[in-house]
Amino acid sequence: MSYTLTTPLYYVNDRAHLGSAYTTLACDAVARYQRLKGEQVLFITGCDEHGQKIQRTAEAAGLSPQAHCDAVSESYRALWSRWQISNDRFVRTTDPRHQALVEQFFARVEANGDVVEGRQQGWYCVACEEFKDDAPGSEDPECTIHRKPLEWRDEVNLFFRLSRYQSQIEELIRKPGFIAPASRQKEVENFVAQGLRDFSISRIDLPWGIPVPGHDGHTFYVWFDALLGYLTALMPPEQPVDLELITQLGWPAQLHVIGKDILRFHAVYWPAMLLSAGLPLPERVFGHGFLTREGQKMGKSLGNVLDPEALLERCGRDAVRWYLLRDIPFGDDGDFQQQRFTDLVNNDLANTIGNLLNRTSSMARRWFADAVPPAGPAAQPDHPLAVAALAAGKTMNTALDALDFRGAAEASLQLAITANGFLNDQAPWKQMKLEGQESAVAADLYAVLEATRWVAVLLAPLLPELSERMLVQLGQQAFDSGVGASVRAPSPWQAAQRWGALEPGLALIEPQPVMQRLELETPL
RNA sequence: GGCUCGGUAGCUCAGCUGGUUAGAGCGUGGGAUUCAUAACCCCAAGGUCGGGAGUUCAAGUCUCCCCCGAGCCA
Repeated sequence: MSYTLTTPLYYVNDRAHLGSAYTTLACDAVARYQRLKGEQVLFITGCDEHGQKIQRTAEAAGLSPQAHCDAVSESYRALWSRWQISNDRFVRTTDPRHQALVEQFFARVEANGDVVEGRQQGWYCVACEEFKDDAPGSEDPECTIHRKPLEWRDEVNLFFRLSRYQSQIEELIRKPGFIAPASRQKEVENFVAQGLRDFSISRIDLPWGIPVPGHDGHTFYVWFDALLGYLTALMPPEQPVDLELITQLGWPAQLHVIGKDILRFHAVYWPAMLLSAGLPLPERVFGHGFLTREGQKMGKSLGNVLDPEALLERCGRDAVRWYLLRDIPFGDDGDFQQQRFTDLVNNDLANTIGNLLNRTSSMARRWFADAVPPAGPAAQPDHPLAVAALAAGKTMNTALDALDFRGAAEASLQLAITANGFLNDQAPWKQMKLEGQESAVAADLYAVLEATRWVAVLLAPLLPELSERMLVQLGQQAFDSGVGASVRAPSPWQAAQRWGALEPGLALIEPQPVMQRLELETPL
């Protein structure tokens, strides 16, 4: 049993923006969560590099399309590496292996009678790579999204017979959970209910793309070949491409995470293509929302784009991951607000969680010989913090199963808040001034240390680095949630979710703040 | 134009099948404390629940109309 998930294959028209980073970060959290549970994971990302738009962008930059794609896709790869994204594969649609796969796939679709010639006539937006049905009748229609002139096209294309799959697609998208969040389901249903029309899968006279076998002059439409990148990615790099093996290599995917703008491609066109090729369908397509900044759309014209590279440099991975995953309900649109960003990072991570570890470890070391104090009654499962920890663990797991990162983050944070409150109620610093209270204080500190260990454990899928720093200070082994993490059950992470696992007497190193407060002098 | 979602404290939002004084987080103000990263803990602030009408013993929570915003489709 394996868990395959994908980000979109990012279009190399431009460098990565924060939206791409957001999607990828979210997928990374899912991938790590699954690995922590002991699952075999295939986390796929990559780049989509064909299409007329790329050709033109390259020309405008004075580069060959290939040189342009090489440069941009490499910048994506490097960026994900700096973000410590744990993708198992990075696929490029200009990879010759991809062409081989597309040809095999197309052969199946064609053999199934789903490819027909047709005349495509209409206004075309190169930026969208789409024909526009709703082009106004004026002389110079513009794309409503890109506000660029549409181009009139009249050509003979190959069409995919999407219309044959009407009832199967209707049935598919009705299935609860296939389209997520559920709020987007109706939108797709309405679209499908209007009747599916065949769509063109080739363009003519387009040098930049994959030639359609047996149809001279035709190049695959960029969307047709892009989606197939998910399959190419599953082919082990050292093996020849063979579509026959795909179901043994991690297909179907459990999850496609995409932006809400391309939901239709993934929830309608893509499944139909797979049906035509006789392949199983992905389990879930999750369309997340978009990010704005201080209430405004990010764009070059406004000059307010938030560069993921710069964000990483100035704030670090933990801070950005926490903010995006903890504050934006996954699926909804989100607004990046610098004040709130720093407030949350400082309050949650530095003050609440980081300081909890710091103060507790400090007391334990001072009064109990630089070590974890004897647990005494605190090891009992009915201790208030034990109850809280178990509840937080349960909530966290449930939330992550549902891709509710916010719920998961809140669960871990809540445990830290509870532990801080407990500490204040017990006030060990007062107790220690009284006679004969050592064992009571020991038990209290043990309970709080153990709760803190739980916080670190629960944070592992969301903030692997902070989790590790905390665990190190608690004398614990950190969890490997990266590529190649061992697959076994029960996993170390699951085993760590047991109250009392912290060993009394274990040496505690001198505490260092695990999370620095963000002090941004200038706007991001 | 059709359809679908929203409009609740300064900000971001919870409020399930209608029922005690409408909640949380952040921000703000005050208090307490000293173990700790000037951190933690406690308390408060009084928001006509977009507007209007209706159903009901009772509506933020149901119905209708209107206003505003977002999205999908045409």
